[in-house]
Amino acid sequence: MAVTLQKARKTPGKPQLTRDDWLDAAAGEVASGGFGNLRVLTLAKKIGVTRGSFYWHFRDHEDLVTRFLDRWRDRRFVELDYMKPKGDDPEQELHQILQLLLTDASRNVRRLQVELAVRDFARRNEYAAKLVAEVDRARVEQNKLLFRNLGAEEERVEDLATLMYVATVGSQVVLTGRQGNEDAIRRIEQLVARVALGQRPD
Amino acid sequence: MAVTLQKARKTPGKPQLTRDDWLDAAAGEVASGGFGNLRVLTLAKKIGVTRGSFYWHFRDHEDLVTRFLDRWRDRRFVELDYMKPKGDDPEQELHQILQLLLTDASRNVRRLQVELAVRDFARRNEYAAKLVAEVDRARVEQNKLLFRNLGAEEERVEDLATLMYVATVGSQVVLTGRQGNEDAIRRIEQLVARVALGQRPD
DNA sequence: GAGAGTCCGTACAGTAATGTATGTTGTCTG
DNA sequence: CAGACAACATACATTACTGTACGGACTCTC
Repeated sequence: MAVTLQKARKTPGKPQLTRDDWLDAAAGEVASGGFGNLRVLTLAKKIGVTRGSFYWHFRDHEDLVTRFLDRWRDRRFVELDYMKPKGDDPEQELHQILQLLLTDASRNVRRLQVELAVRDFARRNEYAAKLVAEVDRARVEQNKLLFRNLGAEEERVEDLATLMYVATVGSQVVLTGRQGNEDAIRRIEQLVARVALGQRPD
Repeated sequence: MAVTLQKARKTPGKPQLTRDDWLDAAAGEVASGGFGNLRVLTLAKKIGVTRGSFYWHFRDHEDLVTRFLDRWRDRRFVELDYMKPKGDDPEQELHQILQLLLTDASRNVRRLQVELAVRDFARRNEYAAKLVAEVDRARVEQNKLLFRNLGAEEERVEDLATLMYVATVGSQVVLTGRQGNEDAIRRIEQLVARVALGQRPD
């Protein structure tokens, strides 16, 4: 009920910020500068309020980071659930997954930048490392499901799924934000698809 | 001659630091905390001197970063030159390259951490982005040379080389610092080798 | 319409880091 | 042995944050 109250209040006088508004703004900062450059003062300035609002919605800076990471993890999981392969048309689903991981990522720059920032932050933050590991595992599991539907041999499913995942992550890291990446990404996408389908790459 | 003089001075009284000593210490900081947490005060404390020494060897903080990146780029290139495929035994060279990019990387943790930090820093620093792009290009070129020696068709050489590179980078990002990564990396290594050799992955 | 609670502003203390100016010590040179 | 210079220490001014204490406006409820 607190939500509807806030939304009702949003129309008349002052905007009345919510935690998610702060997290959205934080996403912009994380995308451009990473977690190391995430400052509450900068956030407040960009939103147009003082830090007094921040310390109302969050306990401190660490609280902001934790909630940000939690929301990120949750969103990745609903995303995975939404894209869960049903097995009707495995080849179609393969291209869908590859598009989500590659082409879409190269278009939705901010989403990718946040993911890379989280991944980098995970190298020195235990909690972030834990969440990233969860997301990675879930995505590889999704890939395994896909490969089973594609009729791959069970002993190779794990390796194939992992290979496809690291290839897509590597493409995100290396190819994004380069000139002519769109074309390269598309070719990599097709190559991965060929390998995934068990065809020789020629 | 200045070098020999410094080395001669190193034995008796005080150690007498050099720029490379500072850069070595910086590598440790970059590996653990990234470029965002690279502080000259922390560096000085770890070395055991004050910042007075730093501002003698470097103009300012930016100068340190620039020289660090330059040295990183240079070392990657001599590394590439050292591993240049000669074409005698392409399959042997393939495994050598894969070992350099994967197994060695998972062992020499600090070297990998620095590389990932540079790559992350490149997302918000133009100069770093330029150097990383140079290294990436050179490594892909090396892979292309390798695939030509392996007898791959010319139209597929570019894509294969790029795919192998992004797969290895992705492995570094995803699999390093996980439990059971050694085994996973080895299996990925073999899978990439199979795909590279044009065999079906079964 | 009085109080309670929500949301935000203001003011203050404290920390950490940078850059610079200047002092100090040892070492080489003539 | 008297500079000269290289390599570092010290001290100072400045900036950019953070967290907290408190104050004020606005809204809802009874």
